[in-house]
Amino acid sequence: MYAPSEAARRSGFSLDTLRYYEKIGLLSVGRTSGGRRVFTDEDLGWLVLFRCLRDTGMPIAQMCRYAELAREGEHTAGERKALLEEHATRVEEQMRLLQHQYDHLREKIRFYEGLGDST
Amino acid sequence: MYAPSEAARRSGFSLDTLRYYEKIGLLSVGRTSGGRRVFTDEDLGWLVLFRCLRDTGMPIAQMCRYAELAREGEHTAGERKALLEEHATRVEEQMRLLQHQYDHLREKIRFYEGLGDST
DNA sequence: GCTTGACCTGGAGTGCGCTCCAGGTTGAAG
DNA sequence: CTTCAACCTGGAGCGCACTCCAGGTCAAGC
Repeated sequence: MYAPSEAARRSGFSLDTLRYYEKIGLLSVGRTSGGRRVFTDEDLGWLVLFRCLRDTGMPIAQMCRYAELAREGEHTAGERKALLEEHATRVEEQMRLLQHQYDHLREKIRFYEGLGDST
Repeated sequence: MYAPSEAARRSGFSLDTLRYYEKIGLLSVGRTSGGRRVFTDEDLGWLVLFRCLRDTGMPIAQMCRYAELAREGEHTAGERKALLEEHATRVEEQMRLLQHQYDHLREKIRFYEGLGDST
């Protein structure tokens, strides 16, 4: 059981972002009698996943879709897996593009090693 | 010498984006007597560079800085090179993070292979 | 000469993902 | 019991990188 600030510290998301994620229905966290949020280890697990998906460029709408499916129960496991696999494929493409452009960049830097060109 | 639509086609940027880049001073292209833009091969070269930098996540403000330095002449070559090297370093970090989160993602998918977990 | 499609400008609007704020509440420490 | 930092809510605002629009201009082909 973690207080909001602790959840923020552990997940790397800001308090505002955690509140935002709850507001849009991505996350649903428990409350104390007084109305304060209480994060469980399971919530933290979700945050780790969201960080993974966010860092790999998944749009929030798709994360919402995934979370919604998970809430619907075990029978959506196939669809959830498919969603992740499609995403993984896009990430692979992203990695290839990034590597390709990185190579370009390094080549450009090598031009400066010998002598600058005009661009 | 290329018309705007041809420059868009070759660079992969939209016409609006090309106009936008000019408006913010990132690019400066010639005109016909009638006021239409004319893109040279050198302009296209810049666009290739901008695509590389954009695809690797450089903010536009930094591209502007680079372009400005280039306009100032040969004596800024060192600073330009440093700018690109710093960027390349950030790209390397980005690639490491992406690879790391991709591995997470693949592991998550493997969970679904055996049987779904709840997240 | 006329048509028509590509082009021009300035400026407003969009989508995303937060981030900030005002004004009020809670609860642990002293 | 008091204090005060951490928390709450709804809603406005922001930064980025475009994208779209209205209303007008240019020039190649018929």
